[in-house]
Amino acid sequence: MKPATIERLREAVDALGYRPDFAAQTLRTGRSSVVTAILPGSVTGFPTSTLAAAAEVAGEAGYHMEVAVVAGPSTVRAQRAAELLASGRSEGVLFLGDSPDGGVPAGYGSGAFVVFDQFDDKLRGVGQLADATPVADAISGLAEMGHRRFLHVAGPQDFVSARARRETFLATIAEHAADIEGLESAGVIVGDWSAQSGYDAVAQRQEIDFTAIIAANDVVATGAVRALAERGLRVPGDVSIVGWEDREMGRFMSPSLSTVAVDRRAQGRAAMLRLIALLRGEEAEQADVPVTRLIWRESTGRAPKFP
Amino acid sequence: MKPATIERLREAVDALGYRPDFAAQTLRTGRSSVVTAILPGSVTGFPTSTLAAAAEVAGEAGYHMEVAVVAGPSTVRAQRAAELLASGRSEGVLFLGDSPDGGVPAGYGSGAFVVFDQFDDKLRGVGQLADATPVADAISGLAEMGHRRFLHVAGPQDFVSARARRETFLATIAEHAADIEGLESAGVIVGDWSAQSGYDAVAQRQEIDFTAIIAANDVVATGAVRALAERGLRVPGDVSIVGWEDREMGRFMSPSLSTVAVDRRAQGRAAMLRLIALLRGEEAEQADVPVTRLIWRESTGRAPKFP
DNA sequence: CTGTTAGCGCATTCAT
DNA sequence: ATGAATGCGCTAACAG
Repeated sequence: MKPATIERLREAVDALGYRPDFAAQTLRTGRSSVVTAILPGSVTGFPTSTLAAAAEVAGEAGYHMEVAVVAGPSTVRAQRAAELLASGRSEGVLFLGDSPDGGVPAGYGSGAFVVFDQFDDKLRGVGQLADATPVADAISGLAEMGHRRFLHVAGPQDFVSARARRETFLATIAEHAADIEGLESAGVIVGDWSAQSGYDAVAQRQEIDFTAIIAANDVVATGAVRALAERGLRVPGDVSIVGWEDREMGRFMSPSLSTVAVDRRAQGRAAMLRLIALLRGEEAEQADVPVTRLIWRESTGRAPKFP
Repeated sequence: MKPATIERLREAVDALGYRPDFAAQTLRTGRSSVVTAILPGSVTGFPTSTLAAAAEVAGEAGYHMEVAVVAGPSTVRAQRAAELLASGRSEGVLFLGDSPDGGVPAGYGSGAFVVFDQFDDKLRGVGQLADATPVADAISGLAEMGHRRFLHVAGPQDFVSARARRETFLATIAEHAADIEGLESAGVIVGDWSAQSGYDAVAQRQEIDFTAIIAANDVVATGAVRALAERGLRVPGDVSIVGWEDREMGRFMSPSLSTVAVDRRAQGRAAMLRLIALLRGEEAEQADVPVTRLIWRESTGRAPKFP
């Protein structure tokens, strides 16, 4: 265009206060520039920072992120996602909160979707979001401190992340058992992420026949610590415990919780980047910054009766 | 319409798989059916359940809730809100995360907005969302247990809720001072909602010249408890402490935290109901269910040296 | 009560 | 390099 024309245009824009109309654009192009984050009706613990990071990435890519709260089982959420995509309201869906095992049924029209903490094709990305390797590190570290019998209080097994941690727990125990005399699992108790589940796991146990607990998260760990105290056991004097999440309160509790810090923002960013890459038919760039980090604090120490 | 026509129509809908097109609807009517929740760039503690409840209410009212993360000072967020409303992208804006004191500048076109935890006209709704009366109840209860000198570790004073609690703290102390010999404030320390701020408030104090702490929230309270322990003081033996929020970890900590439970979902619901009422030009229904509730647990007890 | 019609503001194609 | 013309799918207003 001629510079003169471009200037004339700019003037007109200024004079009339012109702004492109999203609705007309959408109608004409057939692309809504909307992506939808679907949250289960029962959300409680899902971190806002993850959601916010996803929204931020969406915004930077020119998309608007809508939040839809859908109650009921995961099949209903899948249904809703299919509707959103088929109706053209939304170009892509991000499933948050939990990751149903069965995956997502077909029939998604032209849209794309990503299940948070679970990447479907070729399982790429699992290494980022559902990474459970810190569990292995925790067990190794505790073994060095003399611990031999480990209890795992797991999260609900329909969460990919909870499943990954449980599997890593069992695999790591099995691996070390070959090398280290007497190292074994004292069992896996499946809880529901709640402090109560950690409390119950310890309180209802006949005998405390372990010296270390790998808890599903810091909240569960807190429940377990309390139950141990009520049985007259000290942390870490008698039992060591490792949580997950690095909650602020865990840093200041007594004892402060050893835990796995998780970069929530990085998780949200990665998930949305993946969705947007899918929408554009590009390859998602794999961030190589680890999103988890094991932190040793006061709740872990030498196993009792260790020379 | 004739039942015959209605049937003929239904058949056609089924046959063609007709679904109304949102974009066309928006273009034609000029109403986007979108409301936007604006989150500051630095969100950390804002509860997802509040956001989810707001989204749920929006959905039920036929609106789509979008999330926009806007970094920078509150003026920038206000600017962005103005753009969203002026461009017609969004019909209403809900400011979340913090509530800048200065309020929101004019120039909002035809849109409506609601600042979370702060209702502007006639100050209705403040009673619901920024209600600080539990602080008064806590002080009264502690006074009955013999406490006379109270410290308040407050939240940042650009949060309406933090300001309301501070003011209620001072007012309640003044009120009781008239009746009860020796009852007084040991001071207000303004923090930033962090555990560190609670820790510092106690750790940096020359002398522990109080027997009760009203903390901005449970996280702050946790920091304060830790600092007290490090000074060799027991909770509640030497100092009683009350938090705010009823975090799950606080229920299982030792000592478990006395606190003010807040119905996060109710807060999100109320805020969005208000926004939607504004959009429709109706009066918002005032829910009369209280959103806060004082809970006494182990972190509070009789003042030391009380007969 | 039903059938017809005219734009909403844009992107795209075809003429200049 | 610019201008003019055609729908996208709907709603509202009107005609039958």
